[in-house]
Amino acid sequence: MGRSPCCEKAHTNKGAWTKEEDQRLVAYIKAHGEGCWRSLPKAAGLLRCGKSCRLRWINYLRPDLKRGNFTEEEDDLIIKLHQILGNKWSLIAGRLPGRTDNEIKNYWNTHIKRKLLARGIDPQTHQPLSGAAANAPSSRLQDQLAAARSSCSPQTSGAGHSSDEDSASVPYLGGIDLNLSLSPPSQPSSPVAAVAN
DNA sequence: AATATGCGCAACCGCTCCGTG
DNA sequence: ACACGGAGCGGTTGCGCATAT
Repeated sequence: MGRSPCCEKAHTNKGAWTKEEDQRLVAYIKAHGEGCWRSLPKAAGLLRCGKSCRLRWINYLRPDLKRGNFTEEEDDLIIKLHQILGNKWSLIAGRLPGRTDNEIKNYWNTHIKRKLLARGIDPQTHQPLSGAAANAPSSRLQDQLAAARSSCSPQTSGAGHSSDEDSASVPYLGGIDLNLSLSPPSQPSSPVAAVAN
């Protein structure tokens, strides 16, 4: 269906951002704040699509980004949250201060997936892989997930929209207080503390 | 030392959601 | 109530770097 493109593709840069572009974007947002992304590139003097600017800022330039290796706690938290939320990376990111949805998504696909498979756990369903279950070490996490499964509504896959963002039905998983109400990333609600086992 | 292969990160694309007129 | 436009999200791709052969 004919939807107007978000930008004039012919007049926009693509690919890796240059230092100068970064500086322009940061300077503009510092001066004016995150406003209308569609008009931002023009106002900031950037030959970029608004979407691209938003992504660059959120995933790379934001001052509150943590960057660097994920800790074991973050690992576990991501796995637990994924068990509840499915591929709702933005929601998961909301519980991990300083982390972005893109970063978590990449980390999941490159590290955690493999880690779970090595444990004999299906990364999508979080169920033991058939036949490999015996090989899976009896981790504490596994027990927690099993317990959670029996107490939470079984809405995996994240396809079930709306309900998983419904903070009225706050899921509770093995000591994780999953208040899923969205909070700006800059105001973390100390999720790691919530894990406190 | 050169080449092939694998891995990880950054960025893009298309779709959906949500607010507004 | 409906249509439109902007913002946000998730999936996928491309590129550069590291490691293996």
